Amino acid sequence: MGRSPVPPSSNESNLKKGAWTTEEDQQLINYIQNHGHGSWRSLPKLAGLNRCGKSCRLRWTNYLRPDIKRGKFSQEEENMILHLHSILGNKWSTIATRLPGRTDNEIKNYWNTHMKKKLLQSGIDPKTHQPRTDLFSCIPQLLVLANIKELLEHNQLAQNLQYFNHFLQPNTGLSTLVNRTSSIPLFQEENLNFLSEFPVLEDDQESEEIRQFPVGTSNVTQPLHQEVSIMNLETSNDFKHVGHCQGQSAFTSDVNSSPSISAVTWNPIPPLIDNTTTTTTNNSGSHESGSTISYSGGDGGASSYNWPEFLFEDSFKLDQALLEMS
DNA sequence: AACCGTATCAACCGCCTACTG
DNA sequence: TCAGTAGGCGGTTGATACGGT
Repeated sequence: MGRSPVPPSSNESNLKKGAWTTEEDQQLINYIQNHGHGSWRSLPKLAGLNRCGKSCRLRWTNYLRPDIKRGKFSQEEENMILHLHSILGNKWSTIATRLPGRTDNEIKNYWNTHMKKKLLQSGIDPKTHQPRTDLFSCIPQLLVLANIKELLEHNQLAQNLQYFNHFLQPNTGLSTLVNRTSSIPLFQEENLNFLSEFPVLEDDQESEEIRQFPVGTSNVTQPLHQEVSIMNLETSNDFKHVGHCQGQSAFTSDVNSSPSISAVTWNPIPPLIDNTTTTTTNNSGSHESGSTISYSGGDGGASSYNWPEFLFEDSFKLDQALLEMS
């Protein structure tokens, strides 16, 4: 398919490559403003440029065109790129048509240097836009499990886990949820056999330590070897602070589509980097509009990163379901 | 000040597709 | 139908900027 690459002629091999000078830019601008670009192949000769037509076209479309927007991408543009990429994949030119003033090259660069990284850090595969399932993405979970095991061995969280185990007993809210969801590998009872050696406490046997455990404080960026706030499970209102849940389905073109709760994967361990400062429910349990996650960028101060609403819909629905059950 | 590692992005390369004769 | 061509696209590279030590 397609033509095979044409070897450069002696003339073409003498053509200049690399960065454009301001003089060359001005020559190209002047020519196109006066004559239009016409045939790109013949343009360089007509414009007096020692460049190939392809290079001229690229310089014009990606840099010199007067309608190009410069500067940082706005939040709306980021959201649009994320959404379109989830539908179109790496169709940069198609994505660029929906972002006036932005070139495909610019969007591609922005994706590769900023957005891809952020998705990876939040445990989302930038290709599929779904939670990562490869071994590396499981490392945080494995580390936390190792941490739990270590804590168990030192008997520091024994009582907390007793309480946690209680939650998994039949007819408790969490066990009901477990039965209703299809993919909860870390919460399934067979994976929690190590808990069974602890007797189940009665409700009124909660330790003072459990009662006094601070609820609602969330700081998942702390090192994984610090304590895991399992006791935040104490109330359903705070359930969301312990882990995160993500939709199984790929994003659809319909931003407003709402996957059912059966499509939700509950992941008890927070993402590797997730400075979740968002509050999706207020004290009365009602949903607040707008979902903002702030990420501490590696390149300086914390940068606020707003994700589209549909990224949080499953989480929101799970919160609601838990409220209903409680 | 010098060095080094990382991030950024303009530019290039090779391939593909649409068009034309 | 086919071969040649131009334009376009996505992946990759490399020069430069920047920040940390």
